[in-house]
Amino acid sequence: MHKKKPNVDRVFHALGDPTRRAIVEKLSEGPISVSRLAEPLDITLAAVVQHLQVLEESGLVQTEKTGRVRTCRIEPAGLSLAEQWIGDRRSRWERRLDRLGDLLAEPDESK
Amino acid sequence: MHKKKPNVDRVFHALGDPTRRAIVEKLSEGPISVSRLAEPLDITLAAVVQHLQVLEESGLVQTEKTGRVRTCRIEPAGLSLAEQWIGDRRSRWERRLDRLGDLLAEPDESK
DNA sequence: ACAATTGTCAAGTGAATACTTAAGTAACGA
DNA sequence: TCGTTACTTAAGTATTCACTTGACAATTGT
Repeated sequence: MHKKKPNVDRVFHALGDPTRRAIVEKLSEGPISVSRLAEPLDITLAAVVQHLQVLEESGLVQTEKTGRVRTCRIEPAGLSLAEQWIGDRRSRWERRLDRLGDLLAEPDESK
Repeated sequence: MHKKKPNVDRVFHALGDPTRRAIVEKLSEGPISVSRLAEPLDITLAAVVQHLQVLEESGLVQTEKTGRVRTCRIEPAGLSLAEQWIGDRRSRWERRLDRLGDLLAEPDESK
């Protein structure tokens, strides 16, 4: 089992590939097996498995094998991590803009 | 000038590289020139310029040349796009979990 | 027992990627 | 005007990456 702690570097690297994003997209609808994941994907099963390894290493996806079928599900903490990284940078930028705006609007606040 | 419309594919590809994320990180503190961006980065100026091209193509960064210095700034719409993509998938997953929870909590809602 | 399903593993290939070096251009500053 | 600064561009290189093929293992249905 061994749940991987999500890591910013790996998460963004994983999301950088369009096929892996398609996998995440599909998984957001619910858990699904490897072969059903592969069906719409125009690549071999082996390639899909490789993508899943990357996704699991990154902590974006968790999988569990029961019998001969491996079921894959999203690990939302991985997505949150990336979302937060982006949000942090964006809001830092926007707060900066606000401060600039304030300075321009009221150049003298000495009272 | 020609502001590039941000595009999900390019944005995620751009954010997939750690050096480019470091650049975005730095830019979130405010606009800065190419050479000052490069200073802490342990790679050549030429490499930084190449990363900036990718970032600009993706719509994450905007640059403007005045005299001999090119000033770079974040384009927050690019970050928002990625943030939204992630948020959409995460919330779809979470809504699904909620529905499942409801079903388990109240198996008979026929009234 | 046997065949089909579902996935795993290893090796190889071609393309993309990040990086360097080197040579050049344009603007600024004394 | 002449040197320095701040990029820019092109070409080459080494590595990483996505993908395929093919051989294999385990599980399940008949």
